[in-house]
Amino acid sequence: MQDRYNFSEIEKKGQKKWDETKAFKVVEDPSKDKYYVLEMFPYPSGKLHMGHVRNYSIGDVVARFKKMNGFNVIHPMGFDGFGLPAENAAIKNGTPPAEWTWSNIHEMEVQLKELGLSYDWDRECATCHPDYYKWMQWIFIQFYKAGLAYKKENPVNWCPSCQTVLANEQVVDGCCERCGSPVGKKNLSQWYFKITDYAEHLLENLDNGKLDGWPDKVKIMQKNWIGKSHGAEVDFKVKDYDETLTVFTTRVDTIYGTTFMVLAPEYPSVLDMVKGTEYEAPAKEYIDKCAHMSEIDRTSTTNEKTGQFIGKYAINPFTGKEMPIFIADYVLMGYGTGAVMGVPAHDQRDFDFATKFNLEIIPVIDPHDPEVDLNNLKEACAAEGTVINSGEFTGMNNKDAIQKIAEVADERGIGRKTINYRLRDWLISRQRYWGTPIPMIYCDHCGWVPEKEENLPVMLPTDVEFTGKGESPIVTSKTFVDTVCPVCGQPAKREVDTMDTFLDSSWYFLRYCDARNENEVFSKEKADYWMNVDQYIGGVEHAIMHLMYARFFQMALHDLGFVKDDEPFKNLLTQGMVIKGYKDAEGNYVKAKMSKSLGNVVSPAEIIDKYGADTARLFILFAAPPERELDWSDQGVEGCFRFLNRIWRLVYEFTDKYENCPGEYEVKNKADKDLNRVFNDTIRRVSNDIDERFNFNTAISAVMELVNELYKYKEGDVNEALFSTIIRTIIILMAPFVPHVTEELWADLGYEGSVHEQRWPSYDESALVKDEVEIVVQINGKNKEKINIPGEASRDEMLKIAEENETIKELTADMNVVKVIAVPGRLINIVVKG
RNA sequence: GCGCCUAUGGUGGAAUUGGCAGACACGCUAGUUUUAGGUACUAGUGCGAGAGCGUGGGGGUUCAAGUCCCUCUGGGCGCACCA
Repeated sequence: MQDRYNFSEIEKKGQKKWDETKAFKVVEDPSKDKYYVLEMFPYPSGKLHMGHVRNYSIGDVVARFKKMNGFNVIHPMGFDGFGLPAENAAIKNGTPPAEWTWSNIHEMEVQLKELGLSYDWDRECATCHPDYYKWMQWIFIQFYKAGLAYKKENPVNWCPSCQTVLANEQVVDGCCERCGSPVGKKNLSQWYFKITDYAEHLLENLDNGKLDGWPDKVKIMQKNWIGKSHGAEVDFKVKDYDETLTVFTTRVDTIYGTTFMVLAPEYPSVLDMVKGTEYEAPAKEYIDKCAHMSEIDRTSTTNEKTGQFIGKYAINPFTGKEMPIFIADYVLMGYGTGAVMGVPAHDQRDFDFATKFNLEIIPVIDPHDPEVDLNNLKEACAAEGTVINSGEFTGMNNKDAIQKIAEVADERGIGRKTINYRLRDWLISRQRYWGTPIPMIYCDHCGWVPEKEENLPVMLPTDVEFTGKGESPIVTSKTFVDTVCPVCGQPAKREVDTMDTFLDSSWYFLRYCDARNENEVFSKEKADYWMNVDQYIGGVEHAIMHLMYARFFQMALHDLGFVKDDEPFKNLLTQGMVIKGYKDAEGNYVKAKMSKSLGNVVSPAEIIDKYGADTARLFILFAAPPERELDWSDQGVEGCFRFLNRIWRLVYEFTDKYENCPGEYEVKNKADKDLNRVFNDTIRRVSNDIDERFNFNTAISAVMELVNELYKYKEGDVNEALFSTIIRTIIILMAPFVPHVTEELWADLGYEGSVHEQRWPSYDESALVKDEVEIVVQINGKNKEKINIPGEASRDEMLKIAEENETIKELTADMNVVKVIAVPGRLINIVVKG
């Protein structure tokens, strides 16, 4: 054994061994319980960052720990290979996206291996590989056949910089989620997935216990995103015009207070209604203005309302009252019906609009609040109360009125109760090259038809030009577009759009179950064995998009009979960000996300170089619990490196001085007994901390404490069998965290095989009992004295010892003892008076 | 604006069920050893001279509160003209 901890040599050796022996290859084994550990696969940018290291280190601990506990562990890794950066690289340097991506993937494979992660590399998938996207296309076709995919012309979010459309979820603060450019609107015919069909199912599973292993935060975010709201629709006839306008409202109790109606500028019949009237020109102008506004302008929070009267009046079906109809951009075509009844007295937006256009304000709910003057409202009053000015409903509680008015509307055929969702269908077409081609063909005779399944994959063409301008590069291909109709055999044209890359990542966990299957997307038998994912780990930034899309895929595939469960991920861990403090211009210490512009980036490669992968992993797991932010500290890293050296020296000294005799040992004296207790307690703590709490930081600190104890112990008489057993166990306990150094020490101690194939140790409950425990005696809750009592003393025995204590006697001498509380093994609290 | 999370020494954090606040680590101080130096080892380290005081501020429940309840403040995240 070397006297120095030579991490770089050891790590290379370990990785070589695991690679050659395929140490982490798994196959289905029905005799064993399976465990599926999954970390979100990376986009192959070419370089791992600390966030990856954290994500994958957490997963690796879980995978190795579960394996040592006898589970058949599947722990796969792959790459989310499609996406815009590859195309940008092509535009910039002329490197074909495939070449750029594959070279990055190979680089990252090396980096992942350098971290010593226990992946079954035989299951590796890259979404940009034809063997993968073939099945992506196959799934698309199944969805299409099931009516879950459709094409529709719609105004869509358009990113002028990426030259492509964006899903609703990909617009952040009115800007492109990827590049940050302001998003505009464009009318395009695009493919959609009917995720709204699953709105209720997606919502229901958030609450029915299936996702108990998910953080509440993520569930709440998804719930808000789906945005279910109960309300009613009411039909308004247009005066002197053959049209019925249906509004959606959650406050049908305020219908008697309606004084105007507002339609979204894109509302289909607006142009017909103004045709040939004096309102045609101004209405068109207003619509045009809205169409050219970017998302950011349109949703800007300067609440100045705009709108345009269209010269028509709607008739309130309850009151018969005629109300002017406006178009205004604060009404959204995509939510509800695109038509809103204006109730200025009880809705702030309507109030602002009415104030601006000088419209009538009729209060219809009395909140019984002395501070609200209903006849002179300064702002809308959204409070609950009694219904007034509302005909037959006057006097009702407004909550009851919501129900009653909807029922009456239904009876009279002028309305109905409905449910609305904020969630919209998923726009999946992208006008880009580097993605999965949508396997659809347009035939003049047959319309849109899917490519024949036996012709999959529809390969991405390589004869394309990357100019960064105009349409998708695919249209420059001379070989791609023209084809024949799979139905009638006539000349036809292929869809040139590719799929949103979020589709690729919505089912990769299923493909891992049977990654090399050439005949099926995956075998149902294998997927049924491995699924669902027992532990999924990744960044919280995927809380909505990726995690909801993946759930939708699983549900759809479940309904189509391909998978057994309707949820893919049983437990979810969202790890915190890795941040690093830096000095700002004024010299203040500021915490911030690692970023190039701030110059506070620490690269995994430099840490691995200097201290090794084991130290990097240990620090990242020790510095904070996984869900929290992790503040990078170079000194902290050094501390972890020191700890590994401390273990190394312990073993080195031991092999030099003592005999290696693990197994049965005899507890000979008090020092042995104390050490044995700490030892067994460490096994208990580490096991609990990993398994039940994922608190790796405290698991590691428990081992640190044991190591500190050993350092003290070895200064006295050493019980070689006990010492030997403890050293052996420490190596095993640390193996999931620092796989290389433990593997080396395992061999240095003369043990056979791999430390990673050892059974996780169990502890001896009886060894945990203390002969003597120190308890606190409090008087009126204040600590006054510490006394030692036998470990198994009963309540009464404990009280007796306390009563005999001189200090306590003195302190309670002239006092009237009201009550005594005794918690065995912890404390005594004497409550006194006077 | 609405919703959620969070606040503990000089720093990262610990305290699993309400029961000794500050485990473990970093940093710092002193010492020992070796050395050219780093390293390693030992001791100390919440504040306060002290009685005491201490988990963002204020209030409450309890024998007992970092932990439960109310309220305010700071920080973070999500959604945001969703009718």
